[in-house]
Amino acid sequence: MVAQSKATQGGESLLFLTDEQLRKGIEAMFFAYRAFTADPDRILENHEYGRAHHRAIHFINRQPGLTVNALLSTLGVTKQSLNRVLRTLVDDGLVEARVGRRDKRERNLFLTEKGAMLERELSDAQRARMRAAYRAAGPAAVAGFRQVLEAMMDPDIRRQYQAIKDGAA
Amino acid sequence: MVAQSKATQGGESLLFLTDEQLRKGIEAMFFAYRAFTADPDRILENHEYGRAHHRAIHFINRQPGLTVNALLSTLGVTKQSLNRVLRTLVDDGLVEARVGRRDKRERNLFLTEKGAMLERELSDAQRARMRAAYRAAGPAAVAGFRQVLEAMMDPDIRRQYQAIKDGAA
DNA sequence: ATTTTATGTCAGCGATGTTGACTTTCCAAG
DNA sequence: CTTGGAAAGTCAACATCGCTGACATAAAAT
Repeated sequence: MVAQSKATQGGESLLFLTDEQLRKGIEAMFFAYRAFTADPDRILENHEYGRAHHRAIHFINRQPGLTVNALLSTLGVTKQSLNRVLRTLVDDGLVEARVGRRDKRERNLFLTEKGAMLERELSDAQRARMRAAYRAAGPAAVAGFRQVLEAMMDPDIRRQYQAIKDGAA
Repeated sequence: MVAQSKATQGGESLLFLTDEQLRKGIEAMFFAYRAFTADPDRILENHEYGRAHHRAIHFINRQPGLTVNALLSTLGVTKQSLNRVLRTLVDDGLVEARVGRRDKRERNLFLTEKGAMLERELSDAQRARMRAAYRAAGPAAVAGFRQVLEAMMDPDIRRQYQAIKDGAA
């Protein structure tokens, strides 16, 4: 039996890798991720959209003008799967797909005003929860949180994640 | 609502709550969770099971003898949804559902030897990634990681999560 | 001129979530 | 003892969102 709750500071750098500690981390990821998606999910219900629509909207908002292929590889789904989602968003007037200037095969994706409104509604809810968690845990905990999450990612994805700098507004 | 511009700066304890910082945290959750589930998902493919089976197996292993109702509320799904998964696990001989001793309406769930084998295979893979991330980030980061995740959970779930003590083998 | 790339689309399948309705079993309270 | 309700199981229908495979079109690249 390992006592840990409040005592993971200091120098016990050998204790924290027990299977029980790892199990706690695994369950923390499960429960926290469910909470993390709960608020947007509630909003999306009213709009007849799902989590996949949210993800597409998020990344189009982050990088306006990105191509379908780029979005595809960021989301890690097939083009058929993304296309189903993207089509409804375009049809409903939330996303605009402009033919590429240089390469006319490409489609550059942008949020319309309507799309940007939904994006704000979704990310406001998600940020509110994240902000509350950050405040409750404090700056040092936040740094550790990000470090562990980054270390958990696959290397290619981590590079993609880090490529978009923090101030990239 | 909108950006907490740098006007609200005063010390570095306020800086970390900009919308950009929060967005990074949100994306870190998304990418890390995908990595987190990737290894078990690969294993499950070979067994014709899905992520839902993994979750059921995990929690039955953690609390042998727990009832269907308890598992239901831990997983946060409907009994119909869980039942479909549970039935295949029982039929395939991975899970045993014993009639409750005190209350015969209840079913106490246990992993069989075969079920325990799959559980080990799955959790070994997941723990390996978690262990690597913990090692890379260091003990202080791990503490912060857990703190933020716990703060993100809904209060009821957090209590449920914390109720199972670290040494609960 | 041919090949490759980017995108879109159709069809079908599988896992996993949902609601609603109904049954059986059995504990517990009137 | 009877009755109400809790625990569990089941059937049907549906939605989202992954997947594969096949095929079409346009445009860039060779």
